[in-house]
Amino acid sequence: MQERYDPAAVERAAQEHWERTSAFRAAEDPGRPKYYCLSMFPYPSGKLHMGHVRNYTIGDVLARHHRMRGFNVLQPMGWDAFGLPAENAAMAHGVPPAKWTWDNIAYMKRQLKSLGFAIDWSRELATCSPEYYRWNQWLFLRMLEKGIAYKKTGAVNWDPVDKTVLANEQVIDGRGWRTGAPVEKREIPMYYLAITRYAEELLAELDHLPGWPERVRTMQANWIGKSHGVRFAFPFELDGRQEKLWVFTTRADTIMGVTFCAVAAEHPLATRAARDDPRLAAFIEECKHGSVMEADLATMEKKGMPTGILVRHPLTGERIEVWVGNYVLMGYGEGAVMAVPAHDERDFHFAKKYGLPIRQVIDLPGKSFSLDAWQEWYADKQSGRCVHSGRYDGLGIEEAMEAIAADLEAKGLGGRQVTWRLRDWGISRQRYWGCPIPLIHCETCGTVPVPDAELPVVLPEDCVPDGSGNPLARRRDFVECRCPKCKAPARRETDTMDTFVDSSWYYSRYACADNAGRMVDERVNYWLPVDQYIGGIEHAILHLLYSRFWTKVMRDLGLVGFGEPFSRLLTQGMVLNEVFFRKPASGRIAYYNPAEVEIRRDEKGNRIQAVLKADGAPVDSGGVTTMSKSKNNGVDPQALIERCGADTARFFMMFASPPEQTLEWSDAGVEGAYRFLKRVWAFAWTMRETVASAPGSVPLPLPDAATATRRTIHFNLKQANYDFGKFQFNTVASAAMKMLNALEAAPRSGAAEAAVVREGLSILLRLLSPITPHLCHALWSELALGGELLDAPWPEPAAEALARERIELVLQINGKMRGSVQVAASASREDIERAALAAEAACRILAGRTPKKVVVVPGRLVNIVP
RNA sequence: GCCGGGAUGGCGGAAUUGGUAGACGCAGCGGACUCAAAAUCCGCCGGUGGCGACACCAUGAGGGUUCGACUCCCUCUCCCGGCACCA
Repeated sequence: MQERYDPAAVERAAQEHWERTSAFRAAEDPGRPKYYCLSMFPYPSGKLHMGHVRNYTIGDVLARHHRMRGFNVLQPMGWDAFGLPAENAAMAHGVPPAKWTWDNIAYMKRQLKSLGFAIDWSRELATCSPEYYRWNQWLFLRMLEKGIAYKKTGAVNWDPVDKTVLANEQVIDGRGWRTGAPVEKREIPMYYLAITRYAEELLAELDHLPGWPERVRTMQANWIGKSHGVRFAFPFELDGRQEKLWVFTTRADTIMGVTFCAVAAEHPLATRAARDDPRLAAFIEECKHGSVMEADLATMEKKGMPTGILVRHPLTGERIEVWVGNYVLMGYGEGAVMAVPAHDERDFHFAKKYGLPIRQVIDLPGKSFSLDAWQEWYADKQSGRCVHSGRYDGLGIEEAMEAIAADLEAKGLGGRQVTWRLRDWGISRQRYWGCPIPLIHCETCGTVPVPDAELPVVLPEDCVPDGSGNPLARRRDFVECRCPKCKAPARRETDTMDTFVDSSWYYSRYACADNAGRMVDERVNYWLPVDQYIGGIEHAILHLLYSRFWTKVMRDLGLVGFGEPFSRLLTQGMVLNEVFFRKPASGRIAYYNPAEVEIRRDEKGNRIQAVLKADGAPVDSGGVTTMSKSKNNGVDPQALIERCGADTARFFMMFASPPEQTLEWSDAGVEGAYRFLKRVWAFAWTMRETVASAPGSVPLPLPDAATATRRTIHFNLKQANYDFGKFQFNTVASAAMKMLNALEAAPRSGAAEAAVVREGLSILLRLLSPITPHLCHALWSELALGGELLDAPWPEPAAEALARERIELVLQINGKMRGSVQVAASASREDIERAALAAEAACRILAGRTPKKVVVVPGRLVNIVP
């Protein structure tokens, strides 16, 4: 054994040992409970970032912990390898996305290996390999057969200069990121997956996922957005025909307050009206500017223009004017809305802006309605009553909705309906670096699926995108093909799939990644569902919802025997860092990495200013945000690993904050982690002979000092085991530190004392081993504490070590801490009360008065209320 | 704008879920060792007042419930995540 802690040597040796013994190779074993521990696979962006280190360390801690608790653990890893950054890299450096991606994978795999994660690498997969994505294509064709996949138009961001579709992140302030041209909305044909068919189940099953964080379930439920309302029509006559304008509302009780209707710019009624009205046509054109992002639509100025078309109110027959509104979405609901300015905030402001009538139809006792300003209660859905509503006057919200829905139904103009906020999943991307959609367009046969036998449709790997559309469309060897039906020359579809398709089922493929003949085989039902899924909170909705949907489709196709893919979910917070920048009067804003910036403080440690180390001049702070390339606020874990080792990086990541919380980076704390590991090593070195000669079990009874040491060890172990259950690894790390503090201070001369130290070290190393496996592996074997640490039994606190005869209770007087009282552990309520009233502080403060009340909390405190 | 979450010393965070606020660590200060420095070790470390015992203030801000509130309720401020083509 070496005296000095040398992380590089320790880690190399441990990793070689695990490699040699195939320690993390997982196999099905019906005799043991299985534990499938999965961290979200990374996008191979180039190198690991701190978020990855955090994510995979959390997963590894859980995997190793469960292994020691006797579970058959599977922890696989792969690559979410398709996506936009590869195309951006291609544009910047002229490298084909395939080469860039595979190079990144090779580098990041080395980095992951150096962190010593207990991963079964034999199951590795990359979504950009044809062996993987052929099953995307295969399942897409099954969905097409079942009508779950279908074609319709959808809106995209269009850059009119580059003549290309832009991703939302490529639209900056409504302009294309490369051209600066104002972005337009375009309707293009796309393929959709009917996730809305599963809306009811996706919502209902959320209640049966107790292992999911409440906040994620709430977010998903709100996203799915089930609402009960009424779909009804405003009849009208146009061009000599009887027509109906359909709308949906959740506030049918306010229907008597409708003063106008609004339709989307793409609505047929708008198109018809614009035919005779050039100003309206121009307005509709204007509505097409801007991005398709909901956040933009929600915050933009609400604008509108009348169409001149009048429709009839379905209940009163009153004439209602139809407007075109830029805030009405064609793809959502009917593309038309009724407007009740008195009871909808958006309609209220719109009506005020354009001088449209506002008619109050709901009243709340004690409130007075005024046209001057919007008040929150106008939209109240609880306790209002109908007014100015004819025969509905006096009805409550629910009664009014019931009556109105019935009347609409009687007239054949509508009725109750359930709607969903959730929209079908558009999977077409006009991009190169993705999974090809396996379809062929034939002039005579139409759109024809590629036959299963011809799968996969392989993506050529040598294209280099240049920002002007999809290079696949220019590849004649890809596009030109024959129609599978009539054998005539035909064109291959060049759109690729959304990368969320790739990540919607990779976790199932890990169970049987070696099966070239089937998407999944029977092993999937051994390993899945995933027992513990770990990933960033930013995936709380989309990725997790799509995966749940995809799983249900696979279940309905008989491919898997489960409907929910992830039994338990841990959503880690993001890793943030401060952003520093300078904005010159002219020219581009410059970002400086926090490593280049020095924080100046006063003698109390309060921050005065931030300066650039290079020139000593101040820089501005842009707050803290997620680490990103564009803001240059990332911290490279590689440097940390090289300087202090993987165990220090892992320990610090776990110690810095609980997993679910956002983590603000600070490199100051790293030193403390490194120092602690060095102390563990040094202590083990000092104790190597003591441990070797110590008895294998602790002789009882122990001398007092040794009893106290042992109690500290077991008490902290109990606390740590409780914290493990809460995924609170920062306090597990604290408990380990407290154990070491106790052991260093412990007596070690006699045989009993040596046995306590030996037991303490054995507990400490096992407790710490999921977090710092290399260090613990080395010390466990050096001290010969028994077999392979990986499979050592997880320690449990001993009842006799925790027991104590006397305990200390907090003494409060009127809720304020005023000292403590010592009582026997078995003391009764009366004993405690007597002891408390006899305490010096109690006598002094009470000064002879009789207390009103004495509150005793067993094992904790006693509160005297004077 | 809408949905979800967060705020505790100079800093990261703890508080057994309504019961000692600040565990553990970082930074800082003082000391030991050293020719010196680094490393290491020991001590102090929320604020105000007091020689001191101690008292008062303090968990983003304001109110409330309770013997007792970081924890529960109401109002507000700021920050973070998501908003369907970033992953």
